[in-house]
Amino acid sequence: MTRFNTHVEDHGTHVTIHTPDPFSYQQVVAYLNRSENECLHRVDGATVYKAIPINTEIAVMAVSNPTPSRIEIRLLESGGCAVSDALLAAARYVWEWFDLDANLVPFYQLATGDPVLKTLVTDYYGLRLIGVPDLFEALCWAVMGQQINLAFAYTLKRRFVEAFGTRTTVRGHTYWIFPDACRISELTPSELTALGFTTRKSEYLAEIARWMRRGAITKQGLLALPDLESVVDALTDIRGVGKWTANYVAMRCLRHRSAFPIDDVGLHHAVSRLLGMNQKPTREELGVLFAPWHGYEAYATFYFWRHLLAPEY
DNA sequence: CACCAGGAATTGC
DNA sequence: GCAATTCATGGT
Repeated sequence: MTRFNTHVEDHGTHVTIHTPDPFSYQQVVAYLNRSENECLHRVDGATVYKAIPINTEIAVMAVSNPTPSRIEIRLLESGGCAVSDALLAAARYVWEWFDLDANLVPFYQLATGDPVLKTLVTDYYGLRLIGVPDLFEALCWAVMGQQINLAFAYTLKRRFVEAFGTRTTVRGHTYWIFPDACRISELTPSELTALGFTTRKSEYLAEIARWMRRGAITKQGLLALPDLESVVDALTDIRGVGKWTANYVAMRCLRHRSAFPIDDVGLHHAVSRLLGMNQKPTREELGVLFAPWHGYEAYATFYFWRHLLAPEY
């Protein structure tokens, strides 16, 4: 949060964030709007609505973009605490969610001399790596997405959230908070398989919930580890968390710039498509392609994912 | 109706 | 160690 204080202004009824270049709110919203089935935020035009937990209550924010270099955050509900506290919490959430602490200038400079990256940063100029700040959510979402199509993953997430999460309704819209690990750790196996999770995935989710409940895995603890390798080692101790999931979480929750889910099928499709290949790239080809981008694998991967949202031709 | 999906654990050699 | 197998259901 090095630059947070200098970029955020409290206006009493709302806060504004001056966004560091390069940044495009439009690109961020395009990514947030990628699934009709998303249940943890709502996009209406150019406004993004999201609920976040405040103490034991729920605050609901509306995020908009009054000027190109400014994000505005208002509250639809302050969760029973002081408005200024809830606004600050909302601003901190958006700051992390949209990865506004990152300096993208070096990545964009690297891209100017690289044909592939140049295409990506031109097409999606200002896109930030949208995060999943809650560790339990990031782990669960990764596990839910293992080996199934994304549309089904969103359906599973919605069922999971609506079965075990908490909700608040404001102005006719319902906003959900992702379930707490303690709640999930208490479930019987059948309560998860009933939602469409396979037996194994149900076990994985319950296992992750137990690790988190007993404090064996915490975001703070993982952030304190010296490097990505240590993070992957720690996370893969959990049954159900392999290298793909560990790198996914490192990338979207812990903000490791070198995190690289190299076995990601979506990434394979995106690379194949952007480079005009007839088949999916091999692991070796991916290694060669990404080698010059070392230190920026996470952003390169994220931009490739964004590329999948674009129409085929 | 096949084929596959933003994988991981287990098994077999 | 590494490759093959199993899991297991909805989307297209």
